[in-house]
Amino acid sequence: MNNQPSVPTLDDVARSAGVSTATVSRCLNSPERVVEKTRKRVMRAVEELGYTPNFGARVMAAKRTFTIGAIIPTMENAIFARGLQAFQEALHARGYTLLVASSAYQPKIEEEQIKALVARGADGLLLIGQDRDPAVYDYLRARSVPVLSAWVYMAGGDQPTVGFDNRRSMRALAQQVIDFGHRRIGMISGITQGNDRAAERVAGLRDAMHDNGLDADQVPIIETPYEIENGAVAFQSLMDAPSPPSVVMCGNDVLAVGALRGAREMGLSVPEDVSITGFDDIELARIVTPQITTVHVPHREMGRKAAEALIDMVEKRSAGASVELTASLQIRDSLKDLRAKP
Amino acid sequence: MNNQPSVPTLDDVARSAGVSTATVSRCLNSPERVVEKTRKRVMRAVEELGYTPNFGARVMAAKRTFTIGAIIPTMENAIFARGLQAFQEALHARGYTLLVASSAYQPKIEEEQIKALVARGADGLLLIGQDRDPAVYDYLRARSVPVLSAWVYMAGGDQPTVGFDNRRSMRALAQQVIDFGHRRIGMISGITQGNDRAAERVAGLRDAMHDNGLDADQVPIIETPYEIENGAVAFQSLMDAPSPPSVVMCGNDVLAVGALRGAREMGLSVPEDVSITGFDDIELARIVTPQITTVHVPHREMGRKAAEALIDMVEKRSAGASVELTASLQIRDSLKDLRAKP
DNA sequence: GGATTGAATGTAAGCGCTTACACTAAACGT
DNA sequence: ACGTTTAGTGTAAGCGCTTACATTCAATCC
Repeated sequence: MNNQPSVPTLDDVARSAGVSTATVSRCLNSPERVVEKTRKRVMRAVEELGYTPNFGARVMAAKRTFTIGAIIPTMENAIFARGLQAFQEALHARGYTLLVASSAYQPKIEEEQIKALVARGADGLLLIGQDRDPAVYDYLRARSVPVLSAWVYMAGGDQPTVGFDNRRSMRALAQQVIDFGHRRIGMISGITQGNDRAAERVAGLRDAMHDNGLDADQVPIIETPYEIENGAVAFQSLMDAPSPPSVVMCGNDVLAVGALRGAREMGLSVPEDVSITGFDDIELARIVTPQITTVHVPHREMGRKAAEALIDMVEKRSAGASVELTASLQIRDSLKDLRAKP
Repeated sequence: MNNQPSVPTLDDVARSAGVSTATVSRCLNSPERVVEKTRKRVMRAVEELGYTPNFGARVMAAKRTFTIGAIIPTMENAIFARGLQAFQEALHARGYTLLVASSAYQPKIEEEQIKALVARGADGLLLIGQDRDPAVYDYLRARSVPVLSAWVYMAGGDQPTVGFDNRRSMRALAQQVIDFGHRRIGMISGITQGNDRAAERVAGLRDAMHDNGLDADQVPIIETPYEIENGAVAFQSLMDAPSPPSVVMCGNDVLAVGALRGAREMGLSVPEDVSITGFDDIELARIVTPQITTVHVPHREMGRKAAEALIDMVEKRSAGASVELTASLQIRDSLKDLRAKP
């Protein structure tokens, strides 16, 4: 007796329905090409046997998987969660399955994951940001796997992008901060190495300083991985300086929340003693007290548009067009207007 | 001229290295069985051609993928993030790749995702909770795909579990609440339908009421999806009752944070006017003010242990043993001790 | 009524890989 | 010196599916 629970194959279905494997395959993939009577018989056999197509075999024969892969730097905090959820929903609506992997912000791991996903037959890939080893893009091109970069917008590049201009957005926020009368500005940034979003945000702050005739080079900037605790530590070291900043601008909301905690631990109150700003406008920013002034990123819209663009690339084999979204300022309590009368 | 960038295959490598495909395959899968000289030659050819094995073909021929699938209810909030991250790290260390999909708490979608992952050759599956259509387990058994349920611990069941006893944990928390002198208890729970964790937590509260001779049936319980906004709404409707509770126990931290916001909007201060408790001890719980009293779940340990157990099942084809972890109380500011002198 | 057409179905050739088995030649034992 | 072993490699049979092409047969046309 064979107790290996053996999985039914196309052959089994064909035999049980009394047709050829080709007919079964057609029933499943282009039902309109087979006459109703046969189709019903086949479908019944499929039901009875509990048949599910073998994916590997299908991929090998058909070269299409209806699978999209996404690699995000981290799942630990909510930065990418909302956008990814929207991305997934949009894909699902179009009949695609999303597979997610995370890279822990490490290029090496990201490359591994890219290969894993491509090997598994991903029809297209969503990556975060654009700044990576050109060899990666060569690899993808050689296999003609479409890639889309999200969370950034870069018009000129080789790769299509769906996102917003990180630099311009941070510049706008910084302009607002300066308009509010702040001159001593400090920054806590994510690690800029290999992270174009982080780098652009720093550049945006520098731009704004220039625009207002301030010396961008003397802004104290601390780079640290995106984690709350790191934000707290960086904040305290910024505030320990001889002439501490009146505002600490953070590379994202996670760091800003950390900064807020740091302030509390030091007994400083926000925004009375020091202002704090964030970036991304994730839920966190409105949960803490005071609520954090930040740049609102249209996460859901970005996810949705990215899905559309990527499917377009996959199905039409087109080069793909970049989509620019607008990120807007969200002025909340954590930023003090120094010009206002008390 | 052929401008289809054609992907190199095993054959190409074999030809280029002047060996047979079998040798190339062996170089890749069990290098010790090939003499060094040949191996080097082959590896060079692999490098030069930029060869990556075709996954579908490999699966079909070898029936192993070194891929583990996980399906979590949601990526939108951080409930599963930390545990999943640890799970992924542990898998990675053992040479496995993790593929994640989310079900939006919908059994139908979960089933689809399970099929998608199995079809894609997942060697094993991690699911959250245990409460699902038996047909799902039959399907998995028929294909001999090992499944492990996490975030719950149930000794008796058919499936191995790695997690903690949700019911007992909530009972302990409720006991503490009662010991602090609270008698009018309200609860905001997640949707218990199809979510055993949520159901067990409610049961745990009931247990504690019983233990203390209180009437469990008159506890007002509102069920609502795990979202901050829902927590706020539910809280307000609980507090609008003629004799509002002195403590609102929430099914998780997300709802608790929502409740906190609800309180703030109503002008109630926590814990002076009303106490709030959560569950899970995600980062959120310590970020808000006041910090939330909750049940600490050892997420990372759970992820790690789950990875070990699942790999064990996959490799040894064993039935898999359940692992029970301990969840501990985290008493923080959001819970007031009514016995304490002011 | 026979030729033509076209819809429905069948036949069979791969897709790229792994691996049981076959083969070769060098190393060993007696 | 000659069988026997063994390590290294090659041969070829699938794995389960899709699809180009072949076949069948009934409907249609002149």
